[in-house]
Amino acid sequence: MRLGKTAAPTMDDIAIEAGVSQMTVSRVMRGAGKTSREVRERVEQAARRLGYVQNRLASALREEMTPLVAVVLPTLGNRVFSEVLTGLNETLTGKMIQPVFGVSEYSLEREEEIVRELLAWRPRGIVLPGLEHTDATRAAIRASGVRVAEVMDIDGVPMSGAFGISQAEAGRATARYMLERGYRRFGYIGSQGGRDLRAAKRYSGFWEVIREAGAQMALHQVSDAPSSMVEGRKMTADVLDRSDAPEALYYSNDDLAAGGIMHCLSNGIDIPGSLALAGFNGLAFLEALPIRLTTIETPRLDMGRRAALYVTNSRNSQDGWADTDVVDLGFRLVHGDSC
Amino acid sequence: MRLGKTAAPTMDDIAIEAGVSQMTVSRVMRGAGKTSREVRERVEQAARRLGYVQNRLASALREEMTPLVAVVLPTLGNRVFSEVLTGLNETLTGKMIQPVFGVSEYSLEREEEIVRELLAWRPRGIVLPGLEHTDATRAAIRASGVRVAEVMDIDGVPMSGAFGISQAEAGRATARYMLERGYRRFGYIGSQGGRDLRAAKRYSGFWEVIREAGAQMALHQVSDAPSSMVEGRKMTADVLDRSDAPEALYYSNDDLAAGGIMHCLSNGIDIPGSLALAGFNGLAFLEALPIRLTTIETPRLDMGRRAALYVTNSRNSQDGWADTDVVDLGFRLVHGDSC
DNA sequence: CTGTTAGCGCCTTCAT
DNA sequence: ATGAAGGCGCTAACAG
Repeated sequence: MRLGKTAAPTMDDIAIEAGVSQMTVSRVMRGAGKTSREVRERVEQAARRLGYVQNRLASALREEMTPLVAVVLPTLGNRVFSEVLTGLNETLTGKMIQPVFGVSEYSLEREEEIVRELLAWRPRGIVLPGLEHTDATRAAIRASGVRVAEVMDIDGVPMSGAFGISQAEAGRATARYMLERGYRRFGYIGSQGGRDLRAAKRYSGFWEVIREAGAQMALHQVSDAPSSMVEGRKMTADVLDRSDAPEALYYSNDDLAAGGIMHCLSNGIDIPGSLALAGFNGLAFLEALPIRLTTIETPRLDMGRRAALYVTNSRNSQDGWADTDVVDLGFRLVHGDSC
Repeated sequence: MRLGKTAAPTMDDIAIEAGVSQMTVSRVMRGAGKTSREVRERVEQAARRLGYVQNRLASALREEMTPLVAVVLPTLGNRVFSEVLTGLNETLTGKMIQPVFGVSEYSLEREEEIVRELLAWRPRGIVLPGLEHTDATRAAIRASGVRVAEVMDIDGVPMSGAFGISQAEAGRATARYMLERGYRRFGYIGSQGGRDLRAAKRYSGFWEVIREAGAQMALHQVSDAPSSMVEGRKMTADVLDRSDAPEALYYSNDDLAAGGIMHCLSNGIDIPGSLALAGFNGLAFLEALPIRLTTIETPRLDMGRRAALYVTNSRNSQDGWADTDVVDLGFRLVHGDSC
């Protein structure tokens, strides 16, 4: 027996207590190999009596495969990523795998640091937001040999597996829809100071279609703040104050757009008569609003689930990285009352 | 050199490459002990050349203190807990400590399992939501000797450190305020099927004051669904359909209450003339709504930060557990237009 | 300033 | 069905 009072009991302690070898304890605890019923019970009792808890640092160090998956998130302040994380956590938990995460705050440099730190835990896989990363990030991941999944976006070249939607196409679809409804004079409202690369792609797609239709992009306003309803309301108010205010606003996401709706409700501005709005994400709370926002619904839980399965499958991909899978999870344009 | 192509390089590999002992590599990598400038550079170059990444499983196993803190969250679907997690992550990241989390779905039994799994990682501390846990959960934590912090609530007996607010008092404060405004016929709307123990405490406090004032608690409706604006809107609609509809509704949180506001806005129900509402949390998005909800603002980021500092401080608490700290982080009643 | 020795707790491999 | 030996990669504690 050890001396330190708080030192957790080890398999050796149990072995002595149960009068068997440490190896037998290991076998019993994992349910591996053959063990006699009688020995098993003795060991289990001893373990319970001593309050034994496996040390996963030790087992993970010894085994080939670590029961860890690393996850990088741009922020925790946006439901979208909580939902991706929920999907990931759900399916990892089912496989007895622990997620470890880091928050990049939409910075690729920060992401690089985080990736390095997370790789030190020898995860079996890593999940990244988007397809854009620094060369060093890619190099570190390649060198480590862990499986990678990139979520949210499929417009670009993935390192290995990508599970998301075409952000540019989402922007195009929104533009086409708004053009069909007869709007000609558009504005764009975004946030995160352009650091949200997926939002930028949506805007590109949107603008491309608007331009080709010969319609007008009157305004492109991107604040530096994180996206939120409050920010969206404020920005909408500013934009509508201008003499050249557009007749339709495309927002980089639902939170901003919902803020816009709130501004209109508060100020008696007719939607979509005086102002048409469109968002992105298809967050659940939109259904509670007095005016339904036209938006694009994305499968966020699925992105998490698919990514978790992908990095977790033992399907060999060590050599060659030939198995590049791009999975378009698709989106759905939700036709609301806002345009 | 090793053979496996994907096997990550170890300190031994670098040692050979740099022509020094493995111990020297260890010293250089940690910046510990004395190393000559020249050797340091050789080692650092070799490390960079081979793409060395420290193996934290190994270092954590060897050292006394693990750079991990375990966190249990009731759900990721509620901003409140994302914010607590943000506060935690923020301050842990600064100390090079990695959070590992599990989601309990508001179940104490699930929490017990999660705690057991998380303790296997030998974290230096664990953060739990609320003060209610199974005996087994408490026993496992005590036996492990890790530091514990309980967040959100301070109404009860904490295991060691508690960082939160008095939930009952929050309920009382809301009741007092509504009584002052002249309301006499109340209703309560909650969710999570009563599994949210903090919400239950708020309701108790609320009801206590209402009863003592001789006012009426006409209705107590708790749905089984997770809390959301949509659910709040639906429940509010149901409640107002009844012949005995109350004049004022206390919601278990802002999401539900905001749903109530949306119902009223959509149906031309005067707030607070025909219906008064109060929520809880003080979420930022409330400021964007056309009608300001009266609510209680809570310091969620701080709860996370304080908890992180607490479980992370090396201040000895191994023996005796005498250092029970209860920190009331306080709340603020936000006087809106909804009552 | 650098190297050697030992061992963290567990699991793989090979005996028996 | 069980045990003994060895080592995963790293760092503490001593040499030198």
